Amino acid sequence: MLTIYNSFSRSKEVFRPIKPGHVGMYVCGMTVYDYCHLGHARVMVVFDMVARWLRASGYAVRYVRNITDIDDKIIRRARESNEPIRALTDRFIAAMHEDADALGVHRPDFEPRATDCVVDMQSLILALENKGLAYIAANGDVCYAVRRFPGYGRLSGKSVDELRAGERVGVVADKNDPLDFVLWKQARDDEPEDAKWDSPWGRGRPGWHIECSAMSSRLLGGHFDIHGGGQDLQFPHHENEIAQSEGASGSRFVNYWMHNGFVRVDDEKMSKSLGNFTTIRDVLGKYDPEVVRFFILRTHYRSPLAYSDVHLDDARQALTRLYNAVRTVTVRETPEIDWSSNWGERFRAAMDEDFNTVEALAVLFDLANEANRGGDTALVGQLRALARVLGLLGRETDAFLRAGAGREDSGLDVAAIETRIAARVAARKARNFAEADRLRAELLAEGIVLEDGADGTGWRRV
RNA sequence: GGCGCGAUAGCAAAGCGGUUAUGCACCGGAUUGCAAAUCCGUGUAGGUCGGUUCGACUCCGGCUCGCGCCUCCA
Repeated sequence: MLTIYNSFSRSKEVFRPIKPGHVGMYVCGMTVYDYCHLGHARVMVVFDMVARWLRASGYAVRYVRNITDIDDKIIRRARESNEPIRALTDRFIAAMHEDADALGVHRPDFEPRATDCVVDMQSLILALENKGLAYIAANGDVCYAVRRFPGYGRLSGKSVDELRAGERVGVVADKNDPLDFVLWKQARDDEPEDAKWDSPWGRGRPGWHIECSAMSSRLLGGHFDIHGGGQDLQFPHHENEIAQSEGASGSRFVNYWMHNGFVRVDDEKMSKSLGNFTTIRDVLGKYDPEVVRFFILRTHYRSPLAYSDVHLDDARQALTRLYNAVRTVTVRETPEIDWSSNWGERFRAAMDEDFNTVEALAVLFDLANEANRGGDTALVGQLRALARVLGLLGRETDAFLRAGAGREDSGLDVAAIETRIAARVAARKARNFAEADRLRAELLAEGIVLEDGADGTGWRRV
């Protein structure tokens, strides 16, 4: 029985899908004007894990993660690099896919691009106009009249009056109320033509919030099970989505709202605006992508995740322990999971408790210890099988242990290593330990650790 | 100012009203030519002050500190 912490009710709830056996899930994806950073990595990995667990639990999942490919920053970037918007966004979408693939993130079933769904957004805005929830502001923008939607603020636990009281500078005089947000933005003369669409309200482009309401209902219907995203989207983005979707339909939009915690650097949120971000590709230059995935999954998805090299090093050591434990079973030999075993039951109980990957990993480490003791050889296979549910231990042990730090792998001459290992084996056989130790130290200086086992000498990277 | 979250051993991080979390690091021992890997053993953790209770890290309240949202942000 799966329990999910629902941000809307601020409590854990037993998961009951709208349609038995099926789950519709929508996650707010990236605005593609730059490379993804670790904050983006976390959303992708977390909801990939959620989709995987739902599928492992027997649900048919329809997973949608949108792409925002039109907004102010994109327009600015395209202008700076002097290229069409589509060229810029295509480039960063490809980069995002590269990063996601490296992290073992399965592609969502649908990745709608905002610019391909402008018609859906327009019809939603028309519906809001008909309900009297939208109005045309003094500057020609179409805005949402927040105060006309009674439930506004429920998701984020804010009241419109509190929001008003704490309001800061930058009030747009054209709006009827500072809280109102833009549904359709009037085109400006200095904006490029590929940022403009015809509409009943004149040439222009959609506001940010309307995208997700339109794309989610297009692909999942007006009422679906799970909506996810980073915690920073809870307000105002998700609040606005509810106002739009429920305002237009008059009925329930989403049953379970899930928000993942931030990645932090020195006790501060990692973000573009603070400039303290590290891109995924930067990290992958130093660390194996699976280490990064493990690092993310090792903290509960709602908790803050502190990023630093020390933490990544720690994660790498821990993952190495798991890989060492499973070296006797190849990927091909990985069996089906025995869910009725003690291990399977513990793992399932952990994951069913609001996707507690931390506890699930603790089960894996317990299992690794038991397997290492060698009593039951079948345990190794179970370890691989269970880890695979989290997208881990999917490679051969040597492939992991011998992999370079990241993509910018220094050219390692495996043949040369093996030659020197052979020389050392000969030296050991001749009981010339001084020479053997010298060769071992030499390799260690190059980052290669040797391990003498019963069946010969193996090697791995430090 | 409003709303919310958090404070766990050297570091990281979970569950739990009473019984070993887990990982990394450290220290003993086994194994090894020596190592590595692995196994065995070793930790009187729970910000602070009160309350509830037979019993609280776990529930309640105050305080202190940290973080987040209220502005684009995953």
